[in-house]
Amino acid sequence: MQPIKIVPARERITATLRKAILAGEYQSGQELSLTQIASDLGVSRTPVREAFQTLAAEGFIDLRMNKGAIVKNIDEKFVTDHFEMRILLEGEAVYRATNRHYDVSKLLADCQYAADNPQKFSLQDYTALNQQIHTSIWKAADNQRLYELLKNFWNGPSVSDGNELTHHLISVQEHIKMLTLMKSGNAKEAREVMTDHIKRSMNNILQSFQDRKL
Amino acid sequence: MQPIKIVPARERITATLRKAILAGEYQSGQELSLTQIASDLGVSRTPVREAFQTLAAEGFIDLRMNKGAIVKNIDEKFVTDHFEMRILLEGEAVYRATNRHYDVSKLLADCQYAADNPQKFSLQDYTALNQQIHTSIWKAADNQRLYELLKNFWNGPSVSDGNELTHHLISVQEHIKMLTLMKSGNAKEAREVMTDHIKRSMNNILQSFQDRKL
DNA sequence: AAATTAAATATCGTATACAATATCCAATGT
DNA sequence: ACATTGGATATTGTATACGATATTTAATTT
Repeated sequence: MQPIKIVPARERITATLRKAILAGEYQSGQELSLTQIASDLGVSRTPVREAFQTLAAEGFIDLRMNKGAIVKNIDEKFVTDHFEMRILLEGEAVYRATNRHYDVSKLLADCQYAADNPQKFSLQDYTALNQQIHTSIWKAADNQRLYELLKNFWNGPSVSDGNELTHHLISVQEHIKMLTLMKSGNAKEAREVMTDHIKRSMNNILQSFQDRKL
Repeated sequence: MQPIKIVPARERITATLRKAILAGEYQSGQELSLTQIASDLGVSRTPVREAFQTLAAEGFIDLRMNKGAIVKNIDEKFVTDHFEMRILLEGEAVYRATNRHYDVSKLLADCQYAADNPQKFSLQDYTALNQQIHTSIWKAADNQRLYELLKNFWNGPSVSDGNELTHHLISVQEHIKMLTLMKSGNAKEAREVMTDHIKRSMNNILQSFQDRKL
């Protein structure tokens, strides 16, 4: 029998709040009531305060002495800023991983399999594959600080426009292109493909922002 | 009479612990006892726990469920990783600020004054000037996410070899060189000077690591 | 009526209390 | 001697308590 993983309340709360903020469930600049959230989630204020510290360090809320927390404005500018940084950081990771001759054959084979057998892949499968490709590259870049930054930036705005499957199908093609360039040691071009890949993600999200307004 | 700024305990504790970690006062991988630290600092465990959340998000400690926190290994690799990222991020900030035609004349004048009147500048003055130059550029880059990252990265390893004044004198020259390039709109070269500037900082710190071992 | 003050209320920051988990150590059995 | 187990001890995670700050509301003064 395998042990069940107990997740600390603070982590659940952090994830819940982060998700809500990124989903735009709070008005920009809205005050986050510690008491309110604690009672809403059925916990005491202590773990919520801890979650606030994390979210503040991640840049999603601001803490003001004796005046509670306020949510940052998750608007188009935020999304753009966020993804421009992801482009810089993920690009750097690809560049470094390539120059360190990271062996991408396993990832490439997985992508090829996904491309050739789309009927066997669920949304979750694609998401898992996508995440594995990115995290593998982060690690291969061999810079602890870069890895941490990318891990944090992974928690960012994401698409929810109903076309996730289509996006994933395109993603697989982009990943194949990028991994092939990595395999041949072409660091600069691999980075460019990564840049375009993330830019496309960003545009999808910006598009859903536009749509929401109409 | 002007109001005294009250600093929350959690922030004092965060700063204290971060400083201690970066100064190498904890063995690598050493456990941070919540109870111990709380009693050492004369506070309860609550604000210490909050500090832990922040430090974990900043990447200086790891938190393990029910097993406390352990300090990350602040060795040469960490320093190198850290500064390579600062180079990437600060370089990007300079590049962006330049292309946005940020007006550097005020900063340049201050640097010139410092260069011409070194006798009027204390260590604190230099530190303040240094920080102002960097933060100004961060803001001028006009990317909120980048700004937050740089703010965090400012809390990193620092020199303490007794030659701080000499370092600052060199820094002023480097800043003048960089700001001049920014003024003339030469983003790429300005970035290179920033890169060299931070690399020199890094090497000083790495040097003091070497010295400590001998 | 407008401005100011004072009391009541709510919320925050920190300390303490309590329950759950992990660690240590001695006693037991092989 | 070595491994195992059961309980004592310590430390963590979460809840609650308490004092301080901020906010709101009502009363008072001009």
